[in-house]
Amino acid sequence: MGARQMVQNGSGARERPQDVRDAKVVRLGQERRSKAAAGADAEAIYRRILAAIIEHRLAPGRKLVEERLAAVFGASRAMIRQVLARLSHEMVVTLVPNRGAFVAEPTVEEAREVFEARRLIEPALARKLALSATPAQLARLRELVLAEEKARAQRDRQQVIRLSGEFHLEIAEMAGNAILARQMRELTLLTCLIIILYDSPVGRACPEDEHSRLVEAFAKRDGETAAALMLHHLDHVEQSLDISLAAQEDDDLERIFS
Amino acid sequence: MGARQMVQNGSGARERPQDVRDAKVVRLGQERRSKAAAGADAEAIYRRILAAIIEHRLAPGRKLVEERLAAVFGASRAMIRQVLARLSHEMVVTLVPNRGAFVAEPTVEEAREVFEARRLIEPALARKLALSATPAQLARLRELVLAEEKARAQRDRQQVIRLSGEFHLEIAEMAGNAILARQMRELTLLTCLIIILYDSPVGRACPEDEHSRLVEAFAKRDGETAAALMLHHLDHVEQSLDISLAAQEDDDLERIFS
DNA sequence: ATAAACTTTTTTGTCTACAATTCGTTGACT
DNA sequence: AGTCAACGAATTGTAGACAAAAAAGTTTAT
Repeated sequence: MGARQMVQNGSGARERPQDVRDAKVVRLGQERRSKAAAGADAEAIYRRILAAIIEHRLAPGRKLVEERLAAVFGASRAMIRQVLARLSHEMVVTLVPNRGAFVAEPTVEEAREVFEARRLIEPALARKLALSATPAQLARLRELVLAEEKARAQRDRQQVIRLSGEFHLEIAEMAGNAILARQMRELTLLTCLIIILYDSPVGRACPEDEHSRLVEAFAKRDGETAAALMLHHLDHVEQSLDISLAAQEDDDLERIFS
Repeated sequence: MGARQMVQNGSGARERPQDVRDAKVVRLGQERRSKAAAGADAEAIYRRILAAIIEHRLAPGRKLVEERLAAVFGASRAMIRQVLARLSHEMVVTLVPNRGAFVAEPTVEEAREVFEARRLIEPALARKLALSATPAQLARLRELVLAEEKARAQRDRQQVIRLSGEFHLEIAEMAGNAILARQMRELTLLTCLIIILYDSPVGRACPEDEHSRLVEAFAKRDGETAAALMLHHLDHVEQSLDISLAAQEDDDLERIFS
């Protein structure tokens, strides 16, 4: 792993004449944004845009104008461009030549494919984690489940979606395969968009206590049960969406008149 | 990825007055410069660098100096930068801040992870394709197998590796799940690098006629056999590598002195 | 009044110049 | 002689300027 994990950030505090004020902020990177428009490095901007998409403050289809974003974040357009390119590689943003960047709108077909992929991968990860989960990891998962239940109790749908995604992603990362975790990250991000787009009834996403039952299976070292629960859970989530009969929206126009 | 294929569709249904006039202007931008070195657009440069890596003309660990590449391709550094960013997202190139871009050197750990991922995904794809393969698809696969056998007969190891990767990727694309195909693309590219790095005996990669037996299973619509063959095949390939006991090279330094 | 042609404005794409960083080398000091 | 610091060459990182394209708005002719 040597070189790979240093890819991010680096480039500590650099001071440009007019930016002396936020030079200190840069170092922290993580979640720091004291001023309205302070975070000047790519990683921070990336995270903030991604968070806005996941939390549905930027709706699917929304156009992302480079200069506007640059102004908001106090960054150059070049940097925004870099971030948008990364988001588009992760399929969270769609880049259309000469037109710009848009928050992705996964089609129903893509939605099916995402769930098919997850059904292949996640039960296996659950089985694996069940055999290796440490108490600390279990605690972390329980914490996430708790936060999710709390958000659900408060009818905070966006937080439920976000936390649910985080739960699945955390499992993937704990399972000890960085490559698969990376792919699961893409899939959970896409799933967030899919749920936003296609989940009509309120708060049905990732229903009831399936997450906590999964954690119990981990605690009991019961790999098979964990895998089975995960599979069922994914089916459940997929079936709770309006995909089966769903409207295709825009694309239909072309299919209808042919 | 998504960018290319959406150039047309999107809002194509709506008619804009100027469309006809602009359409021909757009075309000009494409092939402005047709000199010898003229890739000139990002896609072409991307493909050429990727091909060079897959065919081992650029060895793992090789540094990719931006200005040098810009000169070679008659492009600007900015464009090279764009391409390198894309390659790094695909994990074929490692980007180290302030140091530059290097052809990726997957670790043994990553190699194991890649094969674990493939074992989850590819048997399922094989099973699926067996039930849906058209004659044309089978013909295409046989063609690839033939080309590979020919390359093997000529002891052209690089072509064998490349064609073998293409075979697996073609299966993934035929299986009809674009998301999984995309992920398999990454995994096969990484596998190419892994084989280059860790395959000591000559031409052992993707051994014998396993590919052609797989195609036969497809032809017989025998999903279970196809899945089983694929799984066996992957194990076979992995075990033919020097991974099990392999030297860890550079990374060891950090682990050894800790 | 409508629709095409022209103009203006907004937005994206690309290039070039400059600032910052790294790494190798030289030179001074102990 | 050996160590360390400072310089210098090579390379990457970033911003800002300019050109090309799309979108919006305006005029003109039928």
